[in-house]
Amino acid sequence: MQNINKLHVIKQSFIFSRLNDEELVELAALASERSLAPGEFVFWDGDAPDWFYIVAEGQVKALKHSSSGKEFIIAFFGPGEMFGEVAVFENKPYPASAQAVSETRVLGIKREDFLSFLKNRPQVALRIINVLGGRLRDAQARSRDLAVERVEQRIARTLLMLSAKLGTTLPFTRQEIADMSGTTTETAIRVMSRLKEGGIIRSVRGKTVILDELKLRLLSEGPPQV
Amino acid sequence: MQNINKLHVIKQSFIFSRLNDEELVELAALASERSLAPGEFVFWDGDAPDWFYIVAEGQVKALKHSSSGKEFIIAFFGPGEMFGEVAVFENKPYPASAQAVSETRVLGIKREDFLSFLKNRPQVALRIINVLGGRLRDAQARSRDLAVERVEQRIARTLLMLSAKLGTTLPFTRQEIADMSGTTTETAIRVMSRLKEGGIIRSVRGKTVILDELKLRLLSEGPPQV
DNA sequence: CGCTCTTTATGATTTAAATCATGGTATTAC
DNA sequence: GTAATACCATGATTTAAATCATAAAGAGCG
Repeated sequence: MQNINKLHVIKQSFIFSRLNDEELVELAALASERSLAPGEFVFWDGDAPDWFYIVAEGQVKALKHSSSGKEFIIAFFGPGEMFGEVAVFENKPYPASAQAVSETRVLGIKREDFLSFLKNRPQVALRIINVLGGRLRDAQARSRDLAVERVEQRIARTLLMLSAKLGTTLPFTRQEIADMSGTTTETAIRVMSRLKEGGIIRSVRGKTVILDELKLRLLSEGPPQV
Repeated sequence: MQNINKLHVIKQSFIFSRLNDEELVELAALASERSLAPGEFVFWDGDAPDWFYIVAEGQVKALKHSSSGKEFIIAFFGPGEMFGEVAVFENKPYPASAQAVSETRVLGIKREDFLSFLKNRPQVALRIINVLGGRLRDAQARSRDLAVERVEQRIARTLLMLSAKLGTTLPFTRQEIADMSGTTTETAIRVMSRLKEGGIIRSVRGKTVILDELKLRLLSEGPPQV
C-alpha cells in the first residue's frame, strides 16, 4: 500500500539509491508522508530542526527574507532531493524557509531516527557529503557572482544554472528569476526583454525557453563591450 | 620526529580529533607537509583535485576571481581546518584558489588515500558532514546578504562573522574586508570610517577592533532610519 | 635616512540599478 | 462575462555605490 510508494521515492533519491531492500524497508517505516498545496510552507526559517525531508513529488523552494522583507530564493528541490538536512545535522534552527511551489508531497524522517539510521551507513554518509559538497560549491560560486558580477551576468548565470538542472524550459516568472539573481522584478524584465530581442531566449508568461545557450554563456562570462 | 608534529596537527583538527592512536598514526603516515610563504598559492582555481588539506600553522584564504579579475574572498582557514575538500569529494577541479596569508604550513593528503581512509570511518564522515553543513549554511546566508542587503549592512555582517570566528581583533585591511563584502576598497573605507566615528570599531593599519558588537549587530540587521 | 609601497582618507563625478509610475495583457475567480 | 489578480512591459527619476583623482601617513627596504 502506501509504503510501496514511500519505498519507491526513497529508492529514487540519490543518497539512498544504493540501500538494500531490507534497509529501504526500515527507512520507509520511519518516513511519514505529507501533502502540501502550492504556496504552503514545509517549515519556516527559525523552526526547530525536527525533520529531515525528501521531495516525493512536486517542487519545493528554499528561501530567506532580508531584514527589510525582500525574498531571496536559495534553491529549488525536485523529486528525490533532500532538504532541511543542514539544520538536522547541526541541530540548529532551519536557516531558511521551505515552501511548496506546486502541488507537492514530501517524505519526512524524524531527526533522531535519521541520524541513528545514518550512524551505521557510511555509504549514505559519503553520498550526503557529495551532495553537500556540490551545494557548497554552487553556493560559493553564487556568492562570488552576487558580489562581483553585474545584473545582466547574474541573470544569465541564474538561467544557465537552472537549465543545467532542469533543461532548457524553465517554469519561472521574472519575479522568481529576480529573487534568485538578487535584483528587482523590473530589472529582470528589462534584461530578459533584451535577451528575447537577441534571440537568446523565448518566453511566455511564467515560462522561459533557452534558445541559444552558447550566447548566454558568453554573456555570463564577460562584459559585452570586450 | 616530524611525524610527531603531524600527529599533533591532525589530532587538533575537528574532523579527526576523535580518531584513536592507531588511526592517527596511519593518517599521519599518509600526510605530507608543505611550507608556504605569505602570498604563495596552495592551489589554483581549476587545478586537478589531487590533495586534501589541513592547515597546520598560519592562515589560508580561499578566493575566486570574477570574469573581470576582481577578487572575492570566500573564507579564511586557520590551524586545524580543512580545505580543498569539496573538489576532492566531487573529483572536480578546485572551485577556488587557496593562498597563504601569513607564513604557513599545511598538511596534504592524497585524494585516493584520503577517500579510502574515509570509507571505513563513519564518525569522520559524520564530522565532515557537520563541517560542510555549517559552511553551506554560512555560504547561503552570505548569498542572501550579498543579494539583498546594502553595503553598510554587508560590511557589518562580515565583521560580525569574522569576530564570531576570530574574536574582536581582526587582522584585515579595508581592502580585504571589501573583498569579503562584495564592495570596493573606497566604499569599505568610507563605511568603516563612519563606524569608527560612531565608536563601534577602533582601527589601525591592517587591524580592526570591534568595540561595540551590539551596535554593530543592530546596524547589520536593519536600516538605521527605521 | 630618504625612497617606495601599502594602507587609509576624502572629494568630485559617473553610472548601474532601484524606485516610482502607469498601462497592457493573459489568467483565474466569482 | 465581467471583475480581480498576476505577469510582462516601458518610461522617468532618484540614489547608492562605483569610479576617478589626489593626498597624507605609517611600514618596510636599500
